[in-house]
Amino acid sequence: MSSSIPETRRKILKASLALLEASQGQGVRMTDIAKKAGISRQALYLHFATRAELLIATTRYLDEISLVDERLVPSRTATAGVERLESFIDSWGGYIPEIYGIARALLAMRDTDEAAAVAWDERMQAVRHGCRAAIKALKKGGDLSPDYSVEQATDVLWMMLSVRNWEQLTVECGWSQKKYIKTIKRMAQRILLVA
Amino acid sequence: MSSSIPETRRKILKASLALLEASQGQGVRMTDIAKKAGISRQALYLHFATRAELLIATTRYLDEISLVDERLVPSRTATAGVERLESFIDSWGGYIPEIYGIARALLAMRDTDEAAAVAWDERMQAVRHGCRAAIKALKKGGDLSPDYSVEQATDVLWMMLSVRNWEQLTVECGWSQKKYIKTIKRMAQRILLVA
DNA sequence: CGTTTGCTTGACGCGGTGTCAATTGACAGG
DNA sequence: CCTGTCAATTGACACCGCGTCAAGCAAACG
Repeated sequence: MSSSIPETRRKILKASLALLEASQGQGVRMTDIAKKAGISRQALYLHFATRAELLIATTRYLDEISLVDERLVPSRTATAGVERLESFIDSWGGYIPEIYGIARALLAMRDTDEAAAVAWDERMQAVRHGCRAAIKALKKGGDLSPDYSVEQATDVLWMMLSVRNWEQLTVECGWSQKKYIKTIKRMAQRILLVA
Repeated sequence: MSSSIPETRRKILKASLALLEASQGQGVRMTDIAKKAGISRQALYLHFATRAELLIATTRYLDEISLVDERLVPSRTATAGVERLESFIDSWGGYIPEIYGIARALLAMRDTDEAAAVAWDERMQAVRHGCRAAIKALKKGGDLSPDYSVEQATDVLWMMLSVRNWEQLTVECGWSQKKYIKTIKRMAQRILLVA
């Protein structure tokens, strides 16, 4: 599978991913990645023009090996709106811890690197679309609170499910992943569902 | 008032604050601050050992001139729990746009500089204490949902009121400040109040 | 056999932070 | 008036991390 990625490039991505996960995305330099991949620092630049480009490629690589799309299937095939909302929160919420390292690195570059900002925003827009679909399903089933338009409800759900919020609750407040999922689900329901 | 701060130091803080606000905390270098303050870059280091230290001092300076404490008085003197919650959201939520520039700069340093991380965390703990007090007032009035312990409810409210969430809703989703406040209030009530 | 391809080594430039040394100018006190 | 001292200045420099460049080397391929 996907042997289309040349050997060395693959090694680099693997090393990059490993380091970003291990260090939670902090202080990973080009030098470190090269060392871990077992090649010279300069060889990195034969495959990726800039650090930002490498980070972006790393996220795509992670997507590929962790099969994001497949994970969202249950959410898309869920019948009832409320069920679908829960399923979406399960899928995305469960995915966050896996992408956290690379997400943080990308997020940090967002301030300084245009390409990184675009890459991050694209990914977040994808999540937003998921939120939107879930909200629309709610609305269709008559479950969406009349307090919100679809757009507004989407923004709210999107905010709830942000990586930063996951970070705050789990990393800073020490919540378990289970507690995080459970509470976010309850919050989403209380906020979004018709009374 | 507070003429205790020496002349030059004051000029530096003022310049720093102005630049951070103007640029939303992005790409403000020591050189820029020095130029704006009308002194040499090196003179900056006569007053602040590091960039992090200067940023931290700038936040304290901002606190001082914007009278944070006074603003929280209505929240503390509010009688009913629900009223107090609303008042707290008004105060803190209204303060965020003013600190946003410096907050972003500090938040960016958080990843690399220990002192900046501590400074930021201290400030956020202060907000958390405010959340906690509001939650306790709710509980006392019997308005807090039985779904949450005081700690858990505090974490939730704290998350809702994070600078990152404000950023996402206003800057990224384009919400007005008014809409932000209104929606956060409604969300907080639906989540936290007894059904 | 040569050429191309992928990688290596080593050096260098750039931007930004932080440091150091020598100098200047003002102001205060004996 | 001389002498300190203090705040600020100028100019040079080191460090770190990213990105670039040139030359060389070794294996693969026609």
